[in-house]
Amino acid sequence: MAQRVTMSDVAREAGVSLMTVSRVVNDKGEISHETRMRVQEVIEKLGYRPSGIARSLAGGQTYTIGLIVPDIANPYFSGIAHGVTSVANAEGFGVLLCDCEEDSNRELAMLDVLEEKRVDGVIVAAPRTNTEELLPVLLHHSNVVVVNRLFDNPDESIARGYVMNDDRNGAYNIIKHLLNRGHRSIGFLAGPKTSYGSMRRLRGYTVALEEEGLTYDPNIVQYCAPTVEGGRNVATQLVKEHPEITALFCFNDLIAIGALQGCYQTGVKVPDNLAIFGYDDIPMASWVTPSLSTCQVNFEEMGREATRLLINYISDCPEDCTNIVMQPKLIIRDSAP
Amino acid sequence: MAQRVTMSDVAREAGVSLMTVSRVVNDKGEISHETRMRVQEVIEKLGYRPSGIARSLAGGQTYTIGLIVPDIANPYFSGIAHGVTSVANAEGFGVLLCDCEEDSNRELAMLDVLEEKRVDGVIVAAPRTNTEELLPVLLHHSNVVVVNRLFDNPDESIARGYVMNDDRNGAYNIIKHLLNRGHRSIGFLAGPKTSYGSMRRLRGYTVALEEEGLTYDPNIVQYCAPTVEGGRNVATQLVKEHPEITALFCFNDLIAIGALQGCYQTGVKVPDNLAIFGYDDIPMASWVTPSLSTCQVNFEEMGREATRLLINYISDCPEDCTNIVMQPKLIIRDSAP
DNA sequence: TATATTCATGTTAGCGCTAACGTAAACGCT
DNA sequence: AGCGTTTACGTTAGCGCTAACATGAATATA
Repeated sequence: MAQRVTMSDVAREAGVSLMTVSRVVNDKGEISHETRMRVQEVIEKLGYRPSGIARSLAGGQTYTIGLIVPDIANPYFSGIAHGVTSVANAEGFGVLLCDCEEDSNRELAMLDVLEEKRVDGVIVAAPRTNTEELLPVLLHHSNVVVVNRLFDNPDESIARGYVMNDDRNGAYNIIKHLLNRGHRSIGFLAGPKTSYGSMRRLRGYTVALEEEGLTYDPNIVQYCAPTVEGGRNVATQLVKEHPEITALFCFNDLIAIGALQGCYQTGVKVPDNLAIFGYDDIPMASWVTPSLSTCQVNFEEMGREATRLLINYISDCPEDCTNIVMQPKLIIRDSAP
Repeated sequence: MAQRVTMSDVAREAGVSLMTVSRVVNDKGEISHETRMRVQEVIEKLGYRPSGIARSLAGGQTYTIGLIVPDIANPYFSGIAHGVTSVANAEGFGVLLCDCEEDSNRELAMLDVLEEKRVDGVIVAAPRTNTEELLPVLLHHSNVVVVNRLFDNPDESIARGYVMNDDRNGAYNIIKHLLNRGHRSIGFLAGPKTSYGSMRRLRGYTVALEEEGLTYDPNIVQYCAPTVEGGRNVATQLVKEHPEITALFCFNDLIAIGALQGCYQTGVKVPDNLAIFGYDDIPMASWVTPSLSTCQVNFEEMGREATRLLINYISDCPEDCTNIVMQPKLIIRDSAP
């Protein structure tokens, strides 16, 4: 890789002008077959690789999008990232990955970095930052798609598009299913209290109960860390304090798996004594014993949809903001038949 | 974001030259306190953001590294990615994520894309492509660090650095542990036959057996898909055909979990009838019942080490190629006490 | 035959920044 | 005073590419 070969090197060697080489490289404009061949030969011979940097500076587009996630090691976000890269690469875009390590300050900092890098657009997955701080920074970018986060003030055109999972409906369907199976006291391990997803699930939970004529009992709704440990601790306690509970709806599969463990340790039989429902359908859900009933969220597809939306905005610049709401799917396994 | 503010806009507004603004922005060279203040004020006022693109073109560095992984949704690689972004961002570098979807052609294509984007360096995690095809493309990049893959021909300076997990030693320690516990017939579910990691584990397996004076029996070594399903199917069959086996060493935790399931279904008691060892220590390993004995590979740390190495190369350009070998740690849980 | 129209190329002027060198004023030293 | 030295800037020439317009030859049209 001695010295970089530039377009002028190729032009000189092929005895044509710079623009002719540019036209061959970009397959643009009219060029005689002969010239094209000759230029292509020289390109091969010299091992010329166009500079995306120079191209971006001259053309005003970087063909790069930014992806901001709270934690790439978290399977939810690596699923989204998988979908994002898949569509982006297919459309000729690169993906700059920003892992914020669950730190709201880094979300803002990364948005800044992406602006300096002049990405063509940004996908923000489940941003933790509050609206007031996030809004002004987000406005620096003209193409933004937000995944799994809605803002308090929907009037403001914060982003060009939103991709959401219909958590409310997912929760609603789970509770409906449990009610149909005769359960009358359904506990809810609600995950982090500040989570928007938790609020949406709670809504579905209460609506389903109300439709059945049951009153919502806040005592059997417990917030907890969205982890196996969180689920194990809180589940055991909740079930002990409220023996009337016959079913448990968990904020996510990890909590549900923790609950499963807690039941195993305390001798509560699942699903006979207690039915357990998770949420998300992570791969593990089908591997635990008993296998976990849950609600399938297609993270990869969310990433794909978000990217399609974003690239649409980048290319066509339509004015209207789009909302994509994805319906989760009930997966009935052994833990809550 | 009406129209982008450029450095000249700032210069004009502040009544100084372009270079003075540049010096303020980069905090370089000598500038009077007064001028710096004035320029900074104008920058604030106009909302000027330097263009990384122009900077890269003029400066010859992009402050971006490429990360190539076979599948970002795979927890091994999202762990590595987490480590990579963590160090890279801290050092002021962006990370261009390339997910090859386990396709060797895409590995080559992505390497090409990264060259066009003029990244300062590339981290290649467990490339699937064979040496002959990979080598020439890799040579286009002057700064390459390879994670978890060694090449047949170590003479060639394929990469600047390597970060490896000592799978051989990990396997060796596992087998030693099982031998010490009195096991004399230890099956090996070896994962994909083409995997370099599998070969390394096999080496450790055979060496440990030989040291104990036992002969290596190829009949109890079975290759299989590195998945739960793969483990379940092959484990059940192997144990049925070879009742003398009292312990099973699995290529990775997923296979081990599959084996665990197979045993549960066929009534084989773990660890009483059969001890099972996994590899990697994915989070799930501690959540299954019985919890899985395994070998801890610190993927995040591997990503961090690789990035430190790469950024060293980018900044200081030392001549010598470095090998970092990371020692895995035996984790004894219930499946093989 | 004169003129419009295509086709295949060349020319020019940047994109927004930095490296490298140039310069004028202020300062210090003998 | 005369000299070098420092300080604080300014100027120039690109980095490698593309958009936009210019040009000249070949072909089609009137």
